[in-house]
Amino acid sequence: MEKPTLPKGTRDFGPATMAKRQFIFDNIRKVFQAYGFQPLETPAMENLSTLTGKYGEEGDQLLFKILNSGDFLKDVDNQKLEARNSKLVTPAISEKGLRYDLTVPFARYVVMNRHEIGFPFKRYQIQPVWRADRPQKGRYREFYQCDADVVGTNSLLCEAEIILMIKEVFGRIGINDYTIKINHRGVLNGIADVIGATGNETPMFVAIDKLDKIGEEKVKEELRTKDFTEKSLTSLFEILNVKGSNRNKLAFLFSKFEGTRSGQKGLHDLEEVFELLESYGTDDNHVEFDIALARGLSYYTGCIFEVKINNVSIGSVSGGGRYDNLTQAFGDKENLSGVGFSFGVDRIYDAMEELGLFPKDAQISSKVLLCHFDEASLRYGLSVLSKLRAAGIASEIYPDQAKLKKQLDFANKKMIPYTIVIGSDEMNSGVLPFKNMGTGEQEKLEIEKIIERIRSQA
RNA sequence: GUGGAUGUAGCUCAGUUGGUUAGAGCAUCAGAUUGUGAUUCUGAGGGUCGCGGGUUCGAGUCCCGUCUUUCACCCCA
Repeated sequence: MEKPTLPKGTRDFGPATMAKRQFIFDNIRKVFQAYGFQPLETPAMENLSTLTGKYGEEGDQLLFKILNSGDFLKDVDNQKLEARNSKLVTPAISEKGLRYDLTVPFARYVVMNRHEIGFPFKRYQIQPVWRADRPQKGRYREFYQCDADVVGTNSLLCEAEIILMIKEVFGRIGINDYTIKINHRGVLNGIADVIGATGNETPMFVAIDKLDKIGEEKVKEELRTKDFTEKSLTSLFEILNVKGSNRNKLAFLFSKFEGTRSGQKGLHDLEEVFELLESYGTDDNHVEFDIALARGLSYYTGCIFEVKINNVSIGSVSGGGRYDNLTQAFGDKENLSGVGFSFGVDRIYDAMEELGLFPKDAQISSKVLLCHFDEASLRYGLSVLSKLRAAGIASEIYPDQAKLKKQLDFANKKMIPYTIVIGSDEMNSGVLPFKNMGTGEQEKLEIEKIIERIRSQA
């Protein structure tokens, strides 16, 4: 008999892990709802036609494809089969795939349900996504995203509120040392214009995004192989090396971007986002205008975000941005603008674990375990159990006849904080030994008193 | 997709230039203790050394393949 294993890059989550994960999920959900977002769920699988072409060529390769049902090879063209080229055969044998993110299924949903959606439409979605990637630290093949998107408005309030929500979620779960990086596609295009790299943007974006990781020299090296001139590299780094406050960077770039329309647009957007934050009564703490931030899916057109937790070896834990043309990909005639972002719970979990930020009492368990000596005391215990549960106190009774030691060990293992041992004395008197497993103290009380005691501590 | 590391008890890991019956801690179970655990003591169970092949008188140890996990690159939450 072979030992069972899990598919590469997937994990089980036991009770201890789930308690911590739910702590994160609960807080994200509360914040999303507090900002007026409504829940949405979409199927794990989508038609491949909805998924392909939305994430670039790399993304298409990372899609998990689902084999058609039935005798899926029967009608496949012989020539295609003999060519032994999977790209030719795939469309014939697979028409469904697992979702790669939540944004594209959301756009599909919006296009399909336009008649009943009121705009601007704000939805949140917390579901797993799948990527056929090679797993490594902080990277899984199945992981959860928590998306909040607004579609149908160009207002930069949305961008500002994204920053507010990130701050609020991190505040709630106890992460204090983090950076929200913000940039704008227009700024990136502006840079390309100014240094004379128009039409050659993509290699530039890919290279400068790695700046803080590999350094200036390596970025230059990479760009030289892409035929960037020394002159363009000099003016590029004149821009990228601007230091100082967000305001200073904006002012510097305004002077640089006088001739570029998209650059000016980007700067004005960013400026307004910072001003809005002030009107909300907050500041740009944790927020950094990062001119080199170029990461993000190909469909972003406006502001782009990325959040990093400082001093951990985990990549970004959240990202997002504005996309103007997403619904057009599904044949939408109108130009619906959307903006959204996503928390990566699995990475947030890894980071919090690394930093030791989880509260100790995150375990989900019963408050009370009832112990007993025989059939009669077990029966008596059931009535006590019902009273505890009716009072809203999570509780359970040891289901088998067992030595008291075993029953108390069980309580310890499950981190149940209180026990009540029931025997013939207790059945006669109705006075029960209420024991605190942490301190070892025990008090003889009637059940009503015990309930009061537990409630007063919760 | 490219390159490196890894795999020994349920868990974390020892295991010498290849040499007899593969060890420890933790965990589990039983007892010391007929109604009070988490600290103590005693004992017990638990392994096709990832899988397949090869070299050798002999392989946990060396070689090849394969799978797993993991790290980096590409890309990304």
